[in-house]
Amino acid sequence: MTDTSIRSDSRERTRERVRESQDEEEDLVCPECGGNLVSDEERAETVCDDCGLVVSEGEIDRGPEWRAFDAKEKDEKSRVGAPTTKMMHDEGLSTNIGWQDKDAYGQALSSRQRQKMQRLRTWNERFRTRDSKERNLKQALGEIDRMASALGLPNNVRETASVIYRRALDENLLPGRSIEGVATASLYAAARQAGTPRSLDEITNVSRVEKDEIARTYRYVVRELNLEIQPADPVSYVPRFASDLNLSDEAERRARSLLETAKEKGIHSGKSPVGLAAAAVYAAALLTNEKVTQNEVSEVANISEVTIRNRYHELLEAEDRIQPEG
DNA sequence: ATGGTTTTTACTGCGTC
DNA sequence: GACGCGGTAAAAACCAT
Repeated sequence: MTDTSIRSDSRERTRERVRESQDEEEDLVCPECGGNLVSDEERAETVCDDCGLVVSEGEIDRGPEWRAFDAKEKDEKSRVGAPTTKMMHDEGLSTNIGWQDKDAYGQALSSRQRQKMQRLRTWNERFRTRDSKERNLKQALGEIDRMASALGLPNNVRETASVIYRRALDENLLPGRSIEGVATASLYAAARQAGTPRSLDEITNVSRVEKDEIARTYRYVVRELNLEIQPADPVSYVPRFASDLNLSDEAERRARSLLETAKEKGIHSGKSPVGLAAAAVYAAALLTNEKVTQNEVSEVANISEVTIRNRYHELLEAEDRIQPEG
């Protein structure tokens, strides 16, 4: 390689001269009309100012920007390494540090050197895991996006979910847990935080992970990240149920107020928010004379009819006690 | 693991269309 | 008779301890 590289240096030099003069944009004249040549950097062209002749276009100098006069100098100045390969996730660009404490000639390293190499291995490993985190993140974010659109969740929820996932990743919560599990848990948490909760069942439907695992992972993530997530507000389910059942705005309004008074009376404690919301929607439909069966409500809310019955009695009772005139 | 609470399942009876 | 509704008991699920 020494011969060719030295020989090519002369070419290199002339090319560089040309480039220098072009860069400075001086003393260049159009071969056709003798007008000024202007370089259009945006299009990588050199054009004549007067006649519009394109002297050169798409020119990219692929040579090195430095000159070397012998092989040693070339080695020193060259900053490129081994060819890349698609067979490795990082195209073979990440650093590998051998585990033997030997130098390039097979000699054993001094203890001082050994310690140094050990430290380097440690750090190299840290950077490598950072890389792997990036890949995890990419997959997880794709998964979050998929599930979010399946559930019709807005963008801000997706972003919140991404943030949660990132934090989980940073806190090393991933080992021992599946990416998809944590991604799902993040989305579940984000949806609740954003006030547009989806029930665990709904989440499970679009996730590739079992319900149990989601619940477990969710609890874990919430605990480890100290996420503050209040029990879901029943009211936040109302709009969705109401629209799924084609109820009037009036009914929806009454459902809300029903839940409000229930809240004041402290009826809802330990009861499932979904059940409460479903019961409120059902009760509101009754009050506004809109036909909805318990069965229909139980369908859209994924709650049993029995629960609806129990809850909506309590709701109406609470309402009556505050406003005896119904 | 356990016990207490809530939800679900399954079944029944009643009234209406 | 099918359907909507209410109630009940037992099973299952959930949650904190």
